[in-house]
Order: sequence, then C-alpha cells, then structure tokens
Amino acid sequence: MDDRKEQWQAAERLALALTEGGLQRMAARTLAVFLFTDQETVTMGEIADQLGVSVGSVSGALKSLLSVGLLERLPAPGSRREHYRMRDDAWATLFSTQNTLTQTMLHAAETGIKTTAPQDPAHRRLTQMRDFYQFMLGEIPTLLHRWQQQQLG
Amino acid sequence: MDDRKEQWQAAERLALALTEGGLQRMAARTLAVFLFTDQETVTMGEIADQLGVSVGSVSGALKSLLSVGLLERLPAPGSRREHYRMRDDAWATLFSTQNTLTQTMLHAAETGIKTTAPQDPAHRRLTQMRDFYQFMLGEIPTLLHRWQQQQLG
DNA sequence: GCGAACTTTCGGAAATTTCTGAACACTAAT
DNA sequence: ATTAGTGTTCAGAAATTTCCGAAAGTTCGC
Repeated sequence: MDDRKEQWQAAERLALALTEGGLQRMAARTLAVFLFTDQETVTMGEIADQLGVSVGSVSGALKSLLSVGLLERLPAPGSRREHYRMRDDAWATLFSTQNTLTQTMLHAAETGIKTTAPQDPAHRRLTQMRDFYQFMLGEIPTLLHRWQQQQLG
Repeated sequence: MDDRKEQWQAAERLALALTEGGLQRMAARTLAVFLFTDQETVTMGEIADQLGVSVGSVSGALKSLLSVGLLERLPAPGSRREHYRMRDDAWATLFSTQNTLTQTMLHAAETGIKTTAPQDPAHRRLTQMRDFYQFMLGEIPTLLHRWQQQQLG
C-alpha cells in the first residue's frame, strides 16, 4: 500500500479536526506536518514545501503556534535555518487554552448576574451558567494533573 | 444606573465568548438573548427585534441551536408563534460537543499510527497524541456525572 | 378551502478571514 | 563590506463565512 499518500490524507484530516478545535487553518495544517514528519525537527521551508504554500503563510502559522506553546524553536548550531519541533506537553497545552475560555464565560455570567434582580428568570439562568463554569474551572487542573501522573507511570 | 443597557452589553460580550467557543456568530447572539431575557420563553420575532436582525437570520440560528440540543421548542397552546427556551442541561450539552471533537482527534491519531513504522518518530508522536485523547475521552463523562451529582445536592 | 400570521429557504451582497507575493530585514560566511 | 540564504511583514487578492430580504411554504382559525 502507499503509506505516503495515506499519511498525507490522515494529516489533512487531522488538520481539519484541529481547525474545528479552534486553531486557524494554516496553523492546523502546520501542526499536522509536525506530527507526521519522520524527522525529529523541521524547518520553515520544509513545511512550505510539504504543504505547497508560501513561506509567508508558514511564518504566520509558526508565530501563532509558538505563542501558544505548542512548538519550540531549537538551537540551530551551524545552520542558518531555524529548526522547530512539537513540545512534549503540546496536547495538554492545547487543552488548557480552554481554561481561559472558561474563565471568560464565567466572568460574563457574573457580570450578567449583577444586572438582574434575584427573582428574575434571567438571574436563575445566569446563576446556573456561572455554577457550571465554576465547577469546570475547578476540575480542569485536576484532570491535567491526573494525566501527568499517568504519564510518569 | 441603566441596567437595561448594561445587560445588553453583557449579553453581547457573552455572545462573543460563545463565538470563540465554537458557535456561529448569530447562534451565539441568539443564545445570549435566551440567557438575558426576563421572560420564560421567547419567540423568533422577539429575538429578531431584540438583536435588530432579520427573522431569516434568526431562523437559521434557532435551527442550529435546536439541532445541538441547547434549546427546545415548547408546545404553543393558543398561539401561532413558536415558543423556545434554553434547556436545563444546555451547558453540559455545550461542553459535551467536545466529546465528538475528541473522538475525531483520537481517530485521526489512530489512523496515522497505522501508517507509520514503530521506530519512526512520527509513530511516537502520534502515540502520545492518541494516549492523551483516550485519557480525555474517558474522563469527560466522569466529569459530567460529577456535575450532575452536585446539581442534585 | 381561504386568508392571515408566522416560519423556512435560498440567491446574492457584504463583511470577514485567509493566503499570497514581493519588499524589506536579519544573519552568517567570505 | 558584500553577498547569499533565510525570516518577517504587509497590502491586496481570493476564498469563505455571514447576513439580509424576498419568495415560497406551513399552520391555524374562520
């Protein structure tokens, strides 16, 4: 079978899923290259070749992936090209970005609660919302901690 | 103070957060109306008025919100208008949609693993990815169950 | 059945996002 | 200092998403 072709398809499918998860399209495709490459590290030019896009697009994608901590830039001894690779805790990091979203939701609920009278139906609904996100905000760190424990064992 | 205006602002901010969480823009704004209204139920026309948009836009938004189970259509005795309201488990439902995303990621990882040799770096990376999402897939139902338990108490 | 009230659908316009290509900036070796 | 290789930025093009408005569809009461 043609493993290369299958890999390419699997990588593009993965990129689509990552996009639904909130990453921008080019960032998602770039991350997929990192996952499926058989090299330990890759350079910007290699990514652009692999995806068939301009280096400008890749530059922007790398910038955003670095800023959220999914990738790291490696010391590049004796080479003019920058080398990048996925960080070990990339998946946990990706998941953690939901934390900030949860906080935003929580804050929005609390703001709304302040503007409503206790007997108002909106007050009840917003309180339910606040309680849920407060619960989640407390649980997510526990979850990640449990994952890290399992990783060690 | 002008609570009405504050509420409107809080509602629009909430809608923005919901958008980042994956909802489409109009669906997010519509859901915000449901949260902040002082009525138990609302109709399509009321939503369109409140948001200052066309009923056509609201129709599409309601359709998507109904399909993912965030809203429910109520029996409308003696009225020609359809009445809608948020479902009690709306937040848990919204959170659960991540489950399907997690499954997609898991499946993508497994597909990739099949096309790589065990000693390949890609094999190691994809295995890490699979393990993480497998862990999450197992934990999320537990989390929601714990939330429901806490709701009862 | 017929008309009125309401809802859904859909083509196209508007707005937004995404990508490119080229100019500019930086680095390293000569 | 110059040059070649590489990285970044940004204005505009292309693609996609989002929204409106009008026409068609549905349901209810008469």
